[in-house]
Amino acid sequence: MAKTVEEIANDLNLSVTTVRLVLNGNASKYRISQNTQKRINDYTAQHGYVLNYAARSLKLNKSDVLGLIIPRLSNPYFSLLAERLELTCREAGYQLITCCTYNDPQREMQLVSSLLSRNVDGLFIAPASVKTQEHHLKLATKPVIIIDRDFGHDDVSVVVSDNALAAEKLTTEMIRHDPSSFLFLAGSEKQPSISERIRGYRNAMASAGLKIKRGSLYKEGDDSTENGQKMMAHYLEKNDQLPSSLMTSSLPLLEGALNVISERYGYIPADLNIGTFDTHPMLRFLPNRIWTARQDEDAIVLSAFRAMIDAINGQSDTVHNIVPMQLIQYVANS
Amino acid sequence: MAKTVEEIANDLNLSVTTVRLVLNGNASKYRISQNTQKRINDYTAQHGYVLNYAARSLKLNKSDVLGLIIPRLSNPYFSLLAERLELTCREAGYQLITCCTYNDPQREMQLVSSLLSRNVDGLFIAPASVKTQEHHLKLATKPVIIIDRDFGHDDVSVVVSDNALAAEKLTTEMIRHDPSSFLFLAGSEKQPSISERIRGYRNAMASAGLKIKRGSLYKEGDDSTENGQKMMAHYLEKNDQLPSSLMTSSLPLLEGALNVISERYGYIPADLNIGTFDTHPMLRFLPNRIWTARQDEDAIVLSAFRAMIDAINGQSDTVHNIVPMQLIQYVANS
DNA sequence: GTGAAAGCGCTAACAC
DNA sequence: GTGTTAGCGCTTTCAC
Repeated sequence: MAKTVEEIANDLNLSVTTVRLVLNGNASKYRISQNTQKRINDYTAQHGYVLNYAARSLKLNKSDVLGLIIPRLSNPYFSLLAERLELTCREAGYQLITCCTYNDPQREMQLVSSLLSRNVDGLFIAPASVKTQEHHLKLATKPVIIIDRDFGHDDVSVVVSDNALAAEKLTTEMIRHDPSSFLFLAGSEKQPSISERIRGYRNAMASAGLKIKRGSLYKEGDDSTENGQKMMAHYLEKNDQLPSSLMTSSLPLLEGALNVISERYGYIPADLNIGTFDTHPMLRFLPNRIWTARQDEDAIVLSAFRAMIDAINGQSDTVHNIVPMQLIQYVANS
Repeated sequence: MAKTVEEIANDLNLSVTTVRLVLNGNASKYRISQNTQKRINDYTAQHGYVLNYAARSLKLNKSDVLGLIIPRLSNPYFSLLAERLELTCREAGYQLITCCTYNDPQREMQLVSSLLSRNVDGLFIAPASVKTQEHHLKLATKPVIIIDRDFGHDDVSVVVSDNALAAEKLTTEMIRHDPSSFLFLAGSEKQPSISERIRGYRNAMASAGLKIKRGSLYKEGDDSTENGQKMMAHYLEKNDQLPSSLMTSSLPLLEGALNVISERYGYIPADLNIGTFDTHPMLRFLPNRIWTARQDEDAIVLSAFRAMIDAINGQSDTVHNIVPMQLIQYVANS
């Protein structure tokens, strides 16, 4: 089935050059005769021809493949991001390969090596730590664009959301609605977008003249459902009742927290105010008042992809792009 | 940076064979001298070596890459499936490339060609229609495993859930709880897993001696949020009130329907019984009584992957695997 | 308008 | 224990 250029040339008594010229659409440019063109087209119509990218890639030392390395696809923010990025890449003739680290630095490094040896033309990475990021930058012979978390290196291109500002606005809105008691469950501060969100939270509380009570700000572990469960369970051990406002630094953490709450109470108390980041279609169906700071996936994808293309083309001034988030409120007027 | 085997061999005054033997861990097998091994290992430790997969793939006519073609990643069922499949593939030494069709048959066919020319060793596909499936099978020179939808060809391996049975059980449970009025929003019957679900629904209604009222069973369009909105809006135009039980054939349809309901009423009436397929962590937090027939992603992935490996190894008896679903109920005891 | 040939980096078969 | 070599399918340069 899969004929090669040479086979076609032999079968048709032509040279590979001639065949390639028409296969690549340069027939008219090099004035290949109509007859020859027709013979070739007829042949491929009948026998089919698929370009062998391995050979092309070997010769040209580029693969038209880009890699995306993220924590998990089951985080709706990342699955949306992956979807959009794949589309954008495809439209520009690139194939995207998406891989998940499951928050495992070891796996993250393996993935980078693996994709590199697969000859990707560039990598988008949401790195687990400064250390892994440095590892990647040292290893990579191709452009790397860091997304989602800014570890403050300026020798690499970074695209992130304006986490601190968004967190501040989010918190301010929630305080305005009900300042009585807050609980903020966050992942580890070592993850810069988290620490930024915590910073924004602190700013807002300070501006409002509110103290952050002991045991009302958790910042440990990763961005997983399990960790959300753990932190919420711990809070409920120490406290008799729920806070009036619950904030989480990510959707998985919120899921975990709500898991524990709904198990404890049998349902989610509708008067619990909820604040979080990113969104999922289901979120707005909760009876609660919900604020969420939504990252602009489209803008992030666009910015990151442009940075990538520029880097591939050698305009490798590193880019530091901070994309504004949007504050959304869901209210059920029951 | 990226040294080739030949460069290493030259620099060390060895032959490529010798270098390869130790690089591939066959040193002891061929009794390469300790000294030579050390020299090579030291060299690569210092200069690094990354296998060039393009060259390997060209030579061996295999890439250790598998392709997954699905409608969308933003459907939580598929993002979970993709996550699991990627893990399984990686553990077996395969790289997975996941692509989305956005329910566009044209794009689906392009994707197949594109992945084929990237020399994937096999394809997992959830095809849009019989036609596209036939197209793929004709084109593909590598194994194809069909997932999620069974168009009834027995010359291809298929792994699907037991949609009809699960739908029947689901409906029966919902009838038992409240038989008063049903609305079932489904995608197009041309999609076999949907038609199976409708069949199960019909069976259950018949067994319970219930008639399916005119305008209470929608089966048109695709499996998208937008389509769910459209169908629900249409229903509310024709009917003054909500049904007592709402079923949808997929999560995106449910999201769409709930969108319309929450816009119309300002909230989701808690006494609306909901039945659907697949699940999302957020689902259980709705105040409603919810039944869902959950597909067993792990079992599906395992079965599909095994079928793939068998096919790659030439044991190409086609497999027809039907994986049982699990019925889950979420109840808020408010 | 068309053709010939080198070479990308790897593997496998065969030498010695 | 180690070395030589052909060739996978493509692109590019040069030739006629």
